[in-house]
Amino acid sequence: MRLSRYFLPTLKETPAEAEVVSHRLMLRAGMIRQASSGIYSWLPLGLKVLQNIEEIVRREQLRSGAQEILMPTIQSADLWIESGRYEDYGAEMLRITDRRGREMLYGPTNEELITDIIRSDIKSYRDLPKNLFHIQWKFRDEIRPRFGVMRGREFLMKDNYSFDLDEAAARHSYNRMFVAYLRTFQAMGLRAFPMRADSGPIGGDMSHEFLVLAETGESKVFFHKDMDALAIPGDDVDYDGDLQPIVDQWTSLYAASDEQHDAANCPVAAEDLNSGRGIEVGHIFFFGTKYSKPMGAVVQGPGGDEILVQMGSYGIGVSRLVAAVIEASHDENGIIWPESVAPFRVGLMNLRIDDAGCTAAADDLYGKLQAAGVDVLYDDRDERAGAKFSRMDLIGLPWQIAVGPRGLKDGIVEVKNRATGERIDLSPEDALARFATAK
RNA sequence: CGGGGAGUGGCGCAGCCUGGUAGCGCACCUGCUUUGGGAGCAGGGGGUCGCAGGUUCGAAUCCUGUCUCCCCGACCA
Repeated sequence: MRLSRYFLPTLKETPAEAEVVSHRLMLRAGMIRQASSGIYSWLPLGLKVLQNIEEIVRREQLRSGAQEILMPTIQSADLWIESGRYEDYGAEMLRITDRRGREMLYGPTNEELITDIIRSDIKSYRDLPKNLFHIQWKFRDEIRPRFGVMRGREFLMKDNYSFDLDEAAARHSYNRMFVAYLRTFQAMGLRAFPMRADSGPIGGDMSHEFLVLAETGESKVFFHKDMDALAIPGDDVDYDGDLQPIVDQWTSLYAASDEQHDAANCPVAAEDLNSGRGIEVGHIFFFGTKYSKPMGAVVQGPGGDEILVQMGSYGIGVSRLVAAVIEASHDENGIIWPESVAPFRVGLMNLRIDDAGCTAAADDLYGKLQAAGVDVLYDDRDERAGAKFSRMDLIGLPWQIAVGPRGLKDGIVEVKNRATGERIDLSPEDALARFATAK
C-alpha cells in the first residue's frame, strides 16, 4: 500500500480526551476516531489490526472444535423476559422500540438467543456436545465509558457457548476453552494468565479470567513466579484428549487479582510471588442450567427421560485486545506491534522522493516485496525524512526499510527492527530476500 | 449515579474576570530555499465561539436553561 493513497490521519499532538497510552496512541496513529462517548469508528490501520486479532481468535476457536455462527446485534425482548434477565439487566441494556411498538434491545450478550437456537433444534442426547461461537458487536450502556476501546460501550466480542449432557462433559468443554485461550493470547504476543474468578455459586472451580500483563493495566495482580515458565500447548494439542493435566498445571499455581489477594493469607512465600498489572481480556465460566432451566432447553436421554442441558460461556474482548496489545507493547515513540497482529509487516520509506535514483530503487523494492507477498506500507510521500521516520515509529510496524541516496551510494538500504531498535545495512536484494522468505 | 472540569477552524490552546464583532502554535494550500530522525521564509484558505432563550445600541465575553464530552469514585469483556 502506498502511503500517498492510504487514509492514515495521524496526529502530532494528543487529543485532550485521551488519558491512557493505548487510547492516545490509537488516536495519534489514526486507528480510530470517536463517534460518541464509548463508541468508535475504526479507520483502515486500526481495522486491519482488529481483523488480525479477530482472525487469531477465530483460528484457535475452530482448532479447538468450536463452530462459528453469527447472531444478530438486535434482539427481541421476549427471550430476555423469558429468562428473567430483562428486568435484572437494568439500565446497562440499550432498549429500543420498533415501529410496531415491539420492545427490542441491542444485545449486551447472547445467552438467551443461543439457548433459543439450541432448544429449537437439539432434541437428543446424541446431538451433544456442541460448542458454538460468534464474533459480533455488543453494546453495554456503561455508566462511565473510558480508556478508548478498552472500555467502550460498543465493543467486538467473541463469545461462545457449550452444551453438554452432564457436568463431566461440561468440564471437558470448559478445559478446551481454557487451553484455546492460552494459545490465543500467546499467538498475539501477549502473556496472559488465568485467574480464578468468583462467579457465584454455580461456577464452582470452573470460572477463570484471563489477564494480559501490561505495566499500565487497570488492576494489580499477584502470581506465582513459576507461572512465567509454564509452557503453552503447541499446535499438536489433542482437544479430544484429556486436557485436565494442562489445566491443573496452570490452576495449581497461585494467581489472584487485587481484590481477591490477601497478603496475610497468601499461600505463596513472598520470594516466590510476582506482581504486576493486568487487563482482563477473557473470561470463561460454567453456569450449569441457569438458562436451560427457565428457557426449557432439554434433550431426551438414552432412557427417554428429559435432561436439562449443561451450559458454559466463554468471552474474549476482541476490540479491547487491540488496546491491550498496545498497553503491553509500546515505547515513548509509539506502538510496537507483534508481527502476528501488525497492520503491515514492513514499512518502506523513500527518503528522497525528488532523487530519481532513490525513487527508482524504492519503487523497485516496493514492487518486489509486494510480488513476494510481503504486506508492506510504502511511504512514497513528498515529506522530509524525519517526518517519515517519526510516523513509522508511531504506527509501530515491526520492520522499517529506509531507502535514501546516502546508502544507495554504497549499495545499501537500512533495515530497522522497531522492537529492538537494531539497524542493519543490507543490499536491496538481501533486504528483499530477508522478508520474502518465511517468517 | 455522586463529585469535579471543559465545549472557540482538523488537533492543542489563548481571549471571557473588566461586553465593541476572534487570535496563536501545529496541520492544510501556493511559491522559493532546504532535504537521513516531525525544516526556514513569504503569502493564503478555513471558525453561526456547543445549542436555545434573555439582558444590552452591541454578547465568545454577562444571566437562565439545555445538550455534549472528559476526569475521580462505585460497576464491567
